[in-house]
Amino acid sequence: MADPGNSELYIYNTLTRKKEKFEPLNPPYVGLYVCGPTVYGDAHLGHSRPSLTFDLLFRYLKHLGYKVRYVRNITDVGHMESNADEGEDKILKKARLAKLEPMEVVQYYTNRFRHNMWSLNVLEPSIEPLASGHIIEQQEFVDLIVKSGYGYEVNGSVYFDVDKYNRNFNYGKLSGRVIEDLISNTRELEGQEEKKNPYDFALWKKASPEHLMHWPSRWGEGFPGWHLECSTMSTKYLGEEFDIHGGGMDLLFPHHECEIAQSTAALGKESVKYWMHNNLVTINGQKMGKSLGNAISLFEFFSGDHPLLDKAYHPMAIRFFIMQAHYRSTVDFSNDAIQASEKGLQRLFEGIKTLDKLKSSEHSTVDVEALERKCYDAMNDDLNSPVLISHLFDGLKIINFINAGQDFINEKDLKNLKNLYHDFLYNILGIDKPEEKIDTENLSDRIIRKFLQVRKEAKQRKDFATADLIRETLNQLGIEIKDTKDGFEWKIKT
RNA sequence: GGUCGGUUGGCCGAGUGGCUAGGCAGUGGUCUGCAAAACCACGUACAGCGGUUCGACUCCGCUACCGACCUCCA
Repeated sequence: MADPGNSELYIYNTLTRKKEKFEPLNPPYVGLYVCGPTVYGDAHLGHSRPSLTFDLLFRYLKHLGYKVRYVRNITDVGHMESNADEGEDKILKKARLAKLEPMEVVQYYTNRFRHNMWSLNVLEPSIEPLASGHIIEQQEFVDLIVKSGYGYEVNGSVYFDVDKYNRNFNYGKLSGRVIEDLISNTRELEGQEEKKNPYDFALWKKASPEHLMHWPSRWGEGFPGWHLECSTMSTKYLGEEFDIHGGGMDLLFPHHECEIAQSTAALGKESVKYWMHNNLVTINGQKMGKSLGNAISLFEFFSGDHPLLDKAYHPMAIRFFIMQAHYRSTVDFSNDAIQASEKGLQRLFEGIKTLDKLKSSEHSTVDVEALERKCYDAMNDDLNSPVLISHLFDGLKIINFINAGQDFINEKDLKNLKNLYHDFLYNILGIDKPEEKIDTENLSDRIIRKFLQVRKEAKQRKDFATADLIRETLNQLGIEIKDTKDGFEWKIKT
């Protein structure tokens, strides 16, 4: 194996809009924070994209020898419902509808999310903190911001003073927005009159009397603001400065912009060195989203139980499909596209079976090292999984030529080639080895029945030789056959 | 409306200033009693119009179309 330590990984930093060489702040340690799910409903295919993208990154960093602490939060509190004009808490609304405790809803969907992740072979993060479990820390974070002069309290709510912040720092540096544009574009929402400016955002929000999810604070009963949990929990678990913060592109503004503002205001410095954003999953060219009504949940994909799906898809087909597109490109869902991936993956699996049976020779006529270099180059180029996969397909030709006796491979190269597929397909791309699971009980049953059906047909056309041959063969296998008036019976002889 | 991004062959999807991406489908072939599978081989492409260049799909400009964000979402 080439030494992966020699690899120079480049990743695209949204902050600079350039690919940058990845250099951790404190090698060999890497701190990675990713915005996780809001657990008020089942995850759909779009939600799987950040999980899969940063699972790929997590796996590759570990493969390169880094010691990674991967923190992915669970948002179980505090986000607002889209069309609820009152600004009702999303989780709360769902709870009302279903007459459940809010924490019951959250627990239910958290469990289901974890189940989905397990199906997709997504590695568990090192820490999976809940926003509701860090209320105290979030309040402390608000204190820091207020003390530094960038937060102000009004009627039991605390807001972030964007204008003031922007005078000393740059609000909009990540998303490329300018305050002037925001002024003209901010929609009128209830509660705006409390803020100094419409683009100020809540750090702590006063709970209305009917609000169920609220916590005591020095400002009164309330709940944390929309963006606070990530600033708080990333700081708590990864420190005031850490390496990588990831999430979906749609979180760029305002969520991540506000996170930067909060952390910078509270800590007096930039927290994140590299910002990474995955692109969206589209369906008919449009973003897959709950509110757009075009979402297909992962459970539906795995069961095939959705009008837009031709069939059920194995989680690995989904994973491979996502991996066949670069994380910064959109990937458009269609049955044809996933089925194409599914068949391609099948061919890859067949090739690996062939690889396992390959015999080594004295000398090699193939260049395994070059293939390996190409695979690392692809991954080092901002996690280019589609190009990596194309090299794995190219490698199939090598395998098949050796198998056909047209090329030869020595023992060392053969070992390396096996390692290569093992490392890149299984460990890095995270594709699960296919298990040869056949329902043997059912299968033998079906085979016996089919045999007897053939025998019955043979008897009907007076082909007694064939009929007897079948009976004799089955008898020898310990299966006793009894002809009946209109068919047959059989049992396994004891 | 503002900001940003995209437009690649039948479909999906990479990439590059001159050299085959890859997958699926298709076509031809090998194998096979037939078929299937497997394997081998092979097309078709870079939205339009200008410009820069010896040369552009790749750089620049304009136009058209699509999308994301600006408001909860990954």
